Amino acid sequence: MSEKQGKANDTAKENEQEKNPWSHTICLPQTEFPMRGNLPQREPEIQKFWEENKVYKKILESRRKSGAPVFLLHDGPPYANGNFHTGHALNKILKDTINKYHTLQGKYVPYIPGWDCHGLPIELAVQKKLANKKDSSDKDPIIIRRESRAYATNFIKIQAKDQSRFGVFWDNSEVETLTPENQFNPSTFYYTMSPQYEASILKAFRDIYSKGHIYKGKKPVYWCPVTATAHAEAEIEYKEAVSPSIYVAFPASHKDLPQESFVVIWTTTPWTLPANLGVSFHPEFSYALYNTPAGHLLIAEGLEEKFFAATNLSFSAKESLSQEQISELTVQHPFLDRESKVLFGDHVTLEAGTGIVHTAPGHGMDDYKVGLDAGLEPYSPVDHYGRYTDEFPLMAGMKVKDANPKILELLQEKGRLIHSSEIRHQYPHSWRSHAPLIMRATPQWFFAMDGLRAEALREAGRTLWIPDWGENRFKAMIENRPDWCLSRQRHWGVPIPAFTCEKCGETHMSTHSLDHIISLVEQHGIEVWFDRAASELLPPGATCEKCGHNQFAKETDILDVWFDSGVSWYSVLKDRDDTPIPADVYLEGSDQHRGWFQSSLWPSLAIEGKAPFKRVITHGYILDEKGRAMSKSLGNGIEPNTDIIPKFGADILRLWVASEDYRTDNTIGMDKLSHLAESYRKIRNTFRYILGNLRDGKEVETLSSRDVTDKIDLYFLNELALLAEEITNAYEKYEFHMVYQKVLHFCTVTLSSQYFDIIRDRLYCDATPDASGSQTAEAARRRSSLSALKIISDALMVYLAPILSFTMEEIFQLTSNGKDSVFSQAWPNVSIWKNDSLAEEFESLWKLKDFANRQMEQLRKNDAIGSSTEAMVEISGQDLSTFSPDEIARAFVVSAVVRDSSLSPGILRVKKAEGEKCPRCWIHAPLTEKGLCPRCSSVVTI
RNA sequence: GGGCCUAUAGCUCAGUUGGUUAGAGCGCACCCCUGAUAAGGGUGAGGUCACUAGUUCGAAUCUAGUUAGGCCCA
Repeated sequence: MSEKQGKANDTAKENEQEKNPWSHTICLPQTEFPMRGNLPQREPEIQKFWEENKVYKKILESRRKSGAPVFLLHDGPPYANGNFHTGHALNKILKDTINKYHTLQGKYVPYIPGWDCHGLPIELAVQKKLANKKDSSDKDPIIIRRESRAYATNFIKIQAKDQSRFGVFWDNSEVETLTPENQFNPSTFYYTMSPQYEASILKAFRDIYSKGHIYKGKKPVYWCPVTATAHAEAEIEYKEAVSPSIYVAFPASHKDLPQESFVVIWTTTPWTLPANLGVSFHPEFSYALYNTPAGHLLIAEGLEEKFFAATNLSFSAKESLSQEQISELTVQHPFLDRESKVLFGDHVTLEAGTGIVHTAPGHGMDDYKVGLDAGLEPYSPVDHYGRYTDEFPLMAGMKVKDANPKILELLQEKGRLIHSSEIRHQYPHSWRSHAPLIMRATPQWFFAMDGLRAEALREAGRTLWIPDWGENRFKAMIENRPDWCLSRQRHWGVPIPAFTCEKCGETHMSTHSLDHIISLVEQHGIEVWFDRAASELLPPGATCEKCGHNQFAKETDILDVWFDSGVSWYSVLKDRDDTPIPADVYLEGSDQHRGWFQSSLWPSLAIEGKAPFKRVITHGYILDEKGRAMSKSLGNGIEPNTDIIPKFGADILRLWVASEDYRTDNTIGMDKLSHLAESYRKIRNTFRYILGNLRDGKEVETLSSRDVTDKIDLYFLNELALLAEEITNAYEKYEFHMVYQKVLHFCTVTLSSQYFDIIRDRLYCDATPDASGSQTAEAARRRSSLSALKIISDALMVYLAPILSFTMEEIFQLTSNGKDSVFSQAWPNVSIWKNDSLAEEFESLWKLKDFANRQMEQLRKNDAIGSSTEAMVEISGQDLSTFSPDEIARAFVVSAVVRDSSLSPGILRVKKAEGEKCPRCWIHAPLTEKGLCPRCSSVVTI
């Protein structure tokens, strides 16, 4: 991949040779592998190599043919509405690292990345874009859907490029042909708006429906009475508004209570009182009955002062009520002939009001939830345009925004109004019409949880959670999650294919009708639902079960987008013959404990009766260098595409991913990346040194592992075996930061500082084999080290490939000269080099070397020596008895070691070396008539 | 406000069931080498284990609380 470095090096070398006449007789490192990675330029070439040679695809095919075991990491689809951020990079690189490790373990590892395409954020972005046009196309569902599809398609392609640039292994050839006009059913990736996927969303819905887990209920949503549409959270803006602030008395009776006793509530929405079905108390507050001119009033004691100040009332006596007494109260609606149920809930606070909350389950989320537990209906006698329905005959047809004064009058009349004033507060408004919103219960489709909850807990217990606390968090979430509301009152998504009888209003849905629609969607895509009339979507002869009528209207809600991605196991894995269910791994951010992991689990439980995953791995969030969340307003974000890859390259980003413990939150910043780049260079230079000595592999073509005979080489191969054990174990446990720690330590300390320093002399200066191939003992010593270096670099290259993919491929290409890839290699087994006794033998050697180094440092301070070869060491007769003095001298990188029986064991003495500096190898020794040391004299044959 | 998580040298991480002076790499300082050279080697300085109070003969490790930050809810 590179050839332009050679010349500068050559001239530099010629100059050196002039300085020292012996330089040309020694064997210096030579390599095409540059010291600096220059990754931003080089990586795209390597990516091109992978793509042009179809490396991923070929490995996959050969593994398929050989019947290799499958490892499946199922991709959670990112949302197709922007560039990839660092969080995406973390997620995708982690997945890729895992996949590559298992590929190198010889498995069949298909990676089918996905994209999530429907949903509100895209629809809102499209509407915003369309809003500038005056033709009100932003309100045309057909245009919205068309534009949304184009929008998502665009970002799929952008993110696909980002993903490939990160070095992620997948087949990206197919995605390039995707356009808004060319929507097809891909085999190398998935997207939730493909015709096949949209149809299988409906199939999954049908399967769950047919098993009885889907029902129609009511739930409050933010509703705009002006446009008669539901609003999502994102479409709400809070503005200051003036509302009535009233205290209302609900007649209460109990055997222990006097006549004229009242429960008092406070509300700012009097118009919701006709829908009142309950009064909520806090289960831990203390409540008391106060004797006042307005009657005996029950409020929370904690609000006594505030209440009497606000209402200008005073009390003559008070009496506490127990929680038990409260639960026995019978409470009447203030103006309707109806009981108001006593409820308890944590949503009751002492911040304002009376500590008792007016509860209308059809008009508020808290009210809905507490009502759900108590079995109350989400009652809301208000129509699409915010008018009371006939259910509240007194004011039927009146708009609720005009109703507040009327309700006040009514309360006054009945003597139920304790006090009335006004309040200025933040109130939700529509971002489109700017009108105040109301909450209103509408009919919606639900996925019932209760029938599956026990199974969900069982499956969660069977799943392996990384980190392990994920299990508790997940279980706590599924234990108390309410039924899943599947309906969304939006346009961009898969419709809920339900009908209403035009005559009697009965809902019409059956597996038969669902099957019919599914087959239409498979043929024509999802637009068929919107394009055709109800009669064209129903199977022939469909009639209303209730009244027998045959005219229907389509319902207009779409499915929650979480349902789309939640059935990816169904739509993607089930459809293929090479992807098992459950998948081995689901891996996403920890926010998905509530999101995708759950939306995947529930449908899978309903349809298959088991979880779609064996392991769930979560990573934390990415924070800036100060540990704060990245946000546009803080301006503290950094992006992979613009900030990281152009400056450092993808391998540095990958190294960052590997270096951090992803299970916690992680920080990133330019300083940190610069540090990582330093570590990268350490690793890179370690390889460079090996490659230089191996002459990019040419030097060792005739070598085999049998050539490793020297003790020192065997010792470092044992070190390699220990490392291999540790990092293989770390990969298996998905602890990549341990791989990083161990490998960096191995490169900088074990190899660079220890091993290379020791063998430098023999690599450079020992004899090379003569022309006939025969060799001296010294030549054999050199070959031993070269063979060991080859074994080390071959192994390390593969061990690091899942992390530093680009760099390891670069090295592999340089040394193999083939079309093959480093990723088609097998995980090297180096366990044969394990040697405990040798390791033990060397332990005392390193201890004494430390001792010698400290003494040498003293000599250096005194200007007695410079390099360690200017020193010699005297050791006791007993120390290191299994090593020869020469072996010890080489290991200490000093010129000589002499045994002195007068020294005590463990004590050594460092002195200036005797003899003269050999001009060839720089070791101090008595020189021969050639002017060289004995070893060099024998090597050089002039 | 609730549930869960995180906090060990400037940075990234170790620290097994509580047990001697809390470890490693990077970075930093100083020195050496100049045949890995925008490299390499040696030595060394850095920590009240976020804080507080407990349990214990003994706590980075166990308990409770506090602070800061994060995720999910409300």
